[in-house]
Amino acid sequence: MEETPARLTARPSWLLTQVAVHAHRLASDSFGEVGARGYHYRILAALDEFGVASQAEIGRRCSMDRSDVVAAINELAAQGFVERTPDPGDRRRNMVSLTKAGDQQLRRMDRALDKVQDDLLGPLPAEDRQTLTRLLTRLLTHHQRG
Amino acid sequence: MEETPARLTARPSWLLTQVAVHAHRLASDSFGEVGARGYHYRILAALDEFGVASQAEIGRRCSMDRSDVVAAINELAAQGFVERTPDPGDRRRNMVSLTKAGDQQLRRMDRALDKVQDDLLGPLPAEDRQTLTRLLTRLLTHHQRG
DNA sequence: CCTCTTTCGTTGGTGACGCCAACATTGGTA
DNA sequence: TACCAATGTTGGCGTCACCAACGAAAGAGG
Repeated sequence: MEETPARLTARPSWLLTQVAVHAHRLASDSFGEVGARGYHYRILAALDEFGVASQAEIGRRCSMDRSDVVAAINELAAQGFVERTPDPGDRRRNMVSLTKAGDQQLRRMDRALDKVQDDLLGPLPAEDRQTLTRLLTRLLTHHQRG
Repeated sequence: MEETPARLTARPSWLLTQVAVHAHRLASDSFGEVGARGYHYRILAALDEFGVASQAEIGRRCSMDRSDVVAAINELAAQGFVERTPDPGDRRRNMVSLTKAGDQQLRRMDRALDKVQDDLLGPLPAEDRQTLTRLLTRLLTHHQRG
């Protein structure tokens, strides 16, 4: 690998986006092995943690656009991992629920993702991992408001 | 904003990719104001720091695919920011060089990017910024080999 | 010298994500 | 009742990362 311009390596935005590229590739490869993508994991995770929800709620919780939620849920429903039921109390909404198969798929992806964290954080000792997590969490919560 | 699944917020890969989304948006918006994209900045930076180079070299230095270098240099050349000259010593290669206008464009993007860093790191004190940079650098160099 | 492999530029795709505009349906509100 | 807001859906776009294939040219090994 040839030398990278210092203008890039000196900037946090570059480091962040480039490390994110590796993180995304690792996660993407793992998800691919079970025929899924990142969007699918987000939705399954939200359903498991908060229970039945409308598509709009899911989108807000997972930082996804409404239209992307539609597509991802179409795919999840086609695989039998979620079910779409019209909400009797509000006929605009769909109530999306997790199926048993969906729960199993979520667990598979959980295991895959745990390995990804180790690959991603590779050389970092536990203390540094904690520090990194803390700093990133602070940044993320900051940017989710302003 | 509704609550995000703990399965996501607890994982470094999620934090990293999500913060990277914000970083990318900030940079992308700034670059857009001068009619450019991230790929353009990478190339201009490499040319400024290492001088004339072939497209393949540029790609390796900036972590870009050869085909993406072609497209980006087409655009930069159309705007007069770089020049493509056949290499007399190796007729497969193009020698890409930075023009005066390209140098000015690079400086514009530099200033824009500096503001981005501040927006991105917002709430972090200088010490934490340094720590974050150090940790991310370690991760990036690690993943650029294995 | 003649193969075989490698590199280079180029073309033409693909996929994941993030995002936006528009529309009809339905709820809530003034 | 009239107006505004939210929902699901369709269709599209931009950025970035990546891949396969090709011809031209260079390099390596016989």
